[in-house]
Amino acid sequence: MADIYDKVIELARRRGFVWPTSECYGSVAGFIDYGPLGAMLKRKIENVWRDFYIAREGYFEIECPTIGEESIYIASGHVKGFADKMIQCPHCNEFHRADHICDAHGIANSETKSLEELTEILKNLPCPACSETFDGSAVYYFNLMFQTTIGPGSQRTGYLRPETAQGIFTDFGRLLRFYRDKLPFGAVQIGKSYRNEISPRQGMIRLREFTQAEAEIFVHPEKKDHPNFERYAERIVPLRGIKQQECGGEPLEITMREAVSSGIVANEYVAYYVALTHDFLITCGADPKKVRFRQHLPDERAHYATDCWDAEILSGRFGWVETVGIADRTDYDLKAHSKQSGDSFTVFIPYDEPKKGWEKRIVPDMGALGPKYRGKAKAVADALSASKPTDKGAEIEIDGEKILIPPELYEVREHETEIRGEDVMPHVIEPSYGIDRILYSILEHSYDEEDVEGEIRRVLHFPPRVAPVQAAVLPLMGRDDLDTIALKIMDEIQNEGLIAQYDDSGAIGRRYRRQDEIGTPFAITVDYDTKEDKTVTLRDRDSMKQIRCDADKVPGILRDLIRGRISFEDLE
RNA sequence: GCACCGAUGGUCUAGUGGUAUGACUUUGGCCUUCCAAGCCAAUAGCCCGGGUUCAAUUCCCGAUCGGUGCACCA
Repeated sequence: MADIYDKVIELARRRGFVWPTSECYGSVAGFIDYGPLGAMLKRKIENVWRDFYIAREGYFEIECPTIGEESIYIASGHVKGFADKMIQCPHCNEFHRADHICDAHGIANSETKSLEELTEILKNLPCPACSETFDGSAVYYFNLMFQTTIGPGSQRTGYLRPETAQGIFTDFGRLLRFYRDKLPFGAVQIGKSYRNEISPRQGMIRLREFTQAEAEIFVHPEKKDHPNFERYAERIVPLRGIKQQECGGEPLEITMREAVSSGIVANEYVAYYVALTHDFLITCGADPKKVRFRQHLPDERAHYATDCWDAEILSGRFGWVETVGIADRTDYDLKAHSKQSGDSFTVFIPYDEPKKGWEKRIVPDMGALGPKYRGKAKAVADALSASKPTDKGAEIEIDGEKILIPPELYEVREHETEIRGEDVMPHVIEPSYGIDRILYSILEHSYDEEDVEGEIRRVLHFPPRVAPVQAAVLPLMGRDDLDTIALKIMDEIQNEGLIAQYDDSGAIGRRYRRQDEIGTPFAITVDYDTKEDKTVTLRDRDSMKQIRCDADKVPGILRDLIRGRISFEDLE
């Protein structure tokens, strides 16, 4: 039974959007190749993302290695936490998660137990699949990270990154200086990440190598109001908060302002990126009726995150697919890297007014203390500095011996102190996008079939901004100079920086269909009138309507159409 | 990873123990003045490895990939 997925993937393979990798050697599950149109579509989606995050938010893009040294992932928790403790039943060969079996038998803290302990505990427990006991089968780690070694001699362990985020965290100090030591600031990264999924399925939805676009926004822990919140304050986004999920209710359709003031969304930053993501997904061609946001339930949310929302896109095959995660990760990541590396990962925040005060300082008279206490003099002086002297002198304790130091052996000086500010570890707001899933969703939502006089017309209704080919140039006939005129127009369109395809093969209707199928939004047709009055027809993919316009103006009109400055209806 | 099912030109498919049907697409030619028209021709295929056999695309076993369920994951 061919569902929408089969149809979309068949078209995607046939027309060069996406196909299985290295097919001549039999492909590998979880890896795909983007073909000529797919790579272009992906690039354009990424560029829309750049428009949102770099151009408009002002967060610069960085690019870090995909292979990271082990310490990074020890700090991030991936070496330990991104692994599952697995056990295989010796009788039925079924694989199970060791901690799940413990939980089922009421054994507490199974997650913190060692492999040996778990092996021992599970020895006499029944396999959930076949009810035989595990008989001492060893529990082992299955880590979802791809491991490698760096350099000859296998001296350093490296991992292919499971997310791009860690590169931004580890560059925190450099980025902080780049942004001139002020909060808030953000950095973004678009790139490949890797997870050695046990069982990749669902085509492009679960890949072992996939593309992420992530932003890490560093904010003051007590200032989570987004400076441009007004931009999205009145935007209405379908939200399935914790309450709606528990009651099985419909998503709330409320403004972001209401969502924050009612406490459904934790703060303006999270709400702002929920709305921005909604805007982004629809700009790229997701169907607004098939996009919603779901709040993580307390038990699925990472313990450090205060709030987390997933953008879900409805797929005809896969149901609601998570495509974006927006989390307030607090200072978890920076704290972890600070601990692992010894660097501070803090920002110095000056107070509005320096805090002034007076401080008493005890200055020992070393000239007198030295001869008197000899070898102990240093210890006495240190203890004295930390003591609170009275009129009679200062009582200190050295090696359990209490000594009273008379006032003439030290001096009490008072001086003014000034604290100009404090070191603050920022909180991190993280919008994280799965580009491959978004790309698939856009293919699926864009796909349409219509019956035109008994023929099925397949169309990809891409927004012009993301369409891989932006215009087709078609001479009605391949003779009488129509082709030379068309080639000249083609040249002018390419000079405008647009991606165009020239096609003179077959009947005109067939050529329109070819372009419809790859989502080309506009087609320019050169006919015999072009020779008379230098006009061409401009055809709109979605309405199949045509207008005539001056051939000279075509590149400019196309540019404006693609940038969204004008719509095709404006030209009619 | 386990179980079940599947795999035939670029795509969809028929069929078979003696190398394969049809359609669409693509390419060239004819025709053609705006939405997959027609005619002629061409290109192109039995997933891979092993076994049984004189002979395997077909039967058997296994791998790979895909689908479904479990498990896993987000």
